[in-house]
Amino acid sequence: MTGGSVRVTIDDVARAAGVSRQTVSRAMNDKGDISEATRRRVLATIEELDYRPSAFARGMRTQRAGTVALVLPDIANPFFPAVARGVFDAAAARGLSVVVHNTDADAGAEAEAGRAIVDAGAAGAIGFFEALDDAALAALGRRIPLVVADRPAPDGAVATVRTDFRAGTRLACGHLSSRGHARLGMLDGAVQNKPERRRAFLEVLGAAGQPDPADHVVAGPPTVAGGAAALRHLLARHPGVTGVFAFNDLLAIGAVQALRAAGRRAGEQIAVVGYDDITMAALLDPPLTTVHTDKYELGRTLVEVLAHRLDGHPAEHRTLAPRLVIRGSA
Amino acid sequence: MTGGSVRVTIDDVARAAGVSRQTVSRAMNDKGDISEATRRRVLATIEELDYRPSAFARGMRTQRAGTVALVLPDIANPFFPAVARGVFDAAAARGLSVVVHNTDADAGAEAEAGRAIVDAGAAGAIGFFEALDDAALAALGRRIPLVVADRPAPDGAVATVRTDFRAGTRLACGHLSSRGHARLGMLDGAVQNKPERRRAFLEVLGAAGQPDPADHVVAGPPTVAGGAAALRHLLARHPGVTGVFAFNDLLAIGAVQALRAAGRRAGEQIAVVGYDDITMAALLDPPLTTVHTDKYELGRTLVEVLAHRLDGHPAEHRTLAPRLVIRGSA
DNA sequence: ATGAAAGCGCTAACAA
DNA sequence: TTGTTAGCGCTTTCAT
Repeated sequence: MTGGSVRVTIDDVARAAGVSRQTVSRAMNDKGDISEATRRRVLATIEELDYRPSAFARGMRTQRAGTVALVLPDIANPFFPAVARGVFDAAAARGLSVVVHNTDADAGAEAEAGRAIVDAGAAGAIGFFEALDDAALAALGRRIPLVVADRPAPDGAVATVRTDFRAGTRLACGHLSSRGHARLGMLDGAVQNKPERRRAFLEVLGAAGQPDPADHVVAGPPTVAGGAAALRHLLARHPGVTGVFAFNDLLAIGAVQALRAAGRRAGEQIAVVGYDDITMAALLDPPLTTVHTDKYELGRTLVEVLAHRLDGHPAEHRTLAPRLVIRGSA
Repeated sequence: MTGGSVRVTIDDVARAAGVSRQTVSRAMNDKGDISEATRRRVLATIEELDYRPSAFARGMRTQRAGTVALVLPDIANPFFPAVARGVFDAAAARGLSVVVHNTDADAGAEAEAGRAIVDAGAAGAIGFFEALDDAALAALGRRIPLVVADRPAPDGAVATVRTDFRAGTRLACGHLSSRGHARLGMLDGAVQNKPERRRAFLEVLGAAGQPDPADHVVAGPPTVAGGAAALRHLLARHPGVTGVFAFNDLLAIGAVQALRAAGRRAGEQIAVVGYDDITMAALLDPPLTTVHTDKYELGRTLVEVLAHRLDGHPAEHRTLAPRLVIRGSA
């Protein structure tokens, strides 16, 4: 009780416990070569003095902070908060803090985020990179343990967690076909490095014998406004389309709205299937039929895979299975 | 080009520029006592070697990282991503990284977040604290520059940014009255430390002469499900209520759904006004009449106020004005 | 205007 | 099993 608000250091603990500071370090970091009795005593002293190790000093030695980075294009896009929630919970459970970098899917911002992450000495990074190329991603993966989401691995050292887009797309298109829609169109998000959904769509349509599938894809920004515009373009070009598959729910919602504005109703004259199953999807009228991906689980898994990597395991590659949720719009 | 991936340190720069390392430090930190010529030369060398100062080493000296913390109850609640977006953008513009702590409005989690923030040596913190009491908040504010959102200042050292709930509530209730709704009820969020909306509601109703206003408030968790349940309770207790004001849009949406399930339609038999104007509000059917608060601007302002504090200015207190957005539900 | 010395708090390597 | 020695890269005195 000598007062003052000076920091309690490892030396204070060592002195109070009657050991060297190395022993304190061993006790708190669960290193071996320490007797159980000493360990207990030191831990008790730490508790008593309310000692908190300096993250800076520790980082200086280890070159690794207790922090992981989360890179995403736009936290305001409803898909990402759900994922982020899973990331936060899983990270907190492991005593890791999460630094979020918002990039707007801009290549410069993604690169800058990578630099900031490395400079900050983050223990690892989780990223939804949409603009950076594989070479840049591989380079980042060499400087720091990295897990990329929803994208093929650019490199053996980079782990991945993906949702099975092909399966999801087949689910969506299969459903539309089974409901009797012979002519399908796709509203694609103008998102680089994400060709899977479009490819799967073309594949399914090709197999089903629909003529000229590629001409039935319209790309636009993956937003509500983008979806409305894309739907108008699609129908202007191909008035016979009655089944619409959207890259994500935001686009699908825009499509439903554009239909309503044109006096048509999704689920009746024309069917719309979204992707992601964001919270909003179930609350709309008509509620949106969509491919559900477990976003919270995706976030959790990203952290789990990163944690394995931090523990020295090789890069894993996991895939999450989507499922179709049939509601009113298709 | 001697190779290796060893870190470029301040000494490397000093050597290359032919100066001492404090001169390098002076140059990069814009301290005085350095000739313009030297400064330029050092900066050029820094550029050339792609030198990035170690955050750890710097933090060790200064006890301050280039990181700010953002504490919020639930990133998956649509209000917060919109605010977070403003925080991220404003922080990035100032070269600050943002560490996000999700608390679920739990007192233990909020306290733990505070501890983690201090331990990490964050430069400052921005928080939506819903469970922590004023004493704990004031204590945190003494250890680190702190800005609290949507809550009265617990202490002279703590800055605040708030939306004017009283004004918003008056707007909402005034609108309901002007539409001829004589009997109003409120769906309150069961959120500690947020009595303003309820208080303003009681005040307005008291002034308008409605009997027993307090009995017309039903509290529940601020979610869609909570809103549906609260609405059923409210109408069971007071079947004569025709105007409903909700603590937030999630509650309001739940209320609209409960009405639909009961064969009634918001905006016709009964009016519902929400609060926040989350993205979803405009997309629903009927679209939600709600009190709009500029969430992005709130985030931006929180960072601005924190930045002023970091620059040594006294704690500020700002208020953002809400406005009513009239749509179909009321 | 510049440089030399000191030390922030911790952990890795080695010695005892 | 424990302690000692060194030093991570930076900024802050203080001297020049």
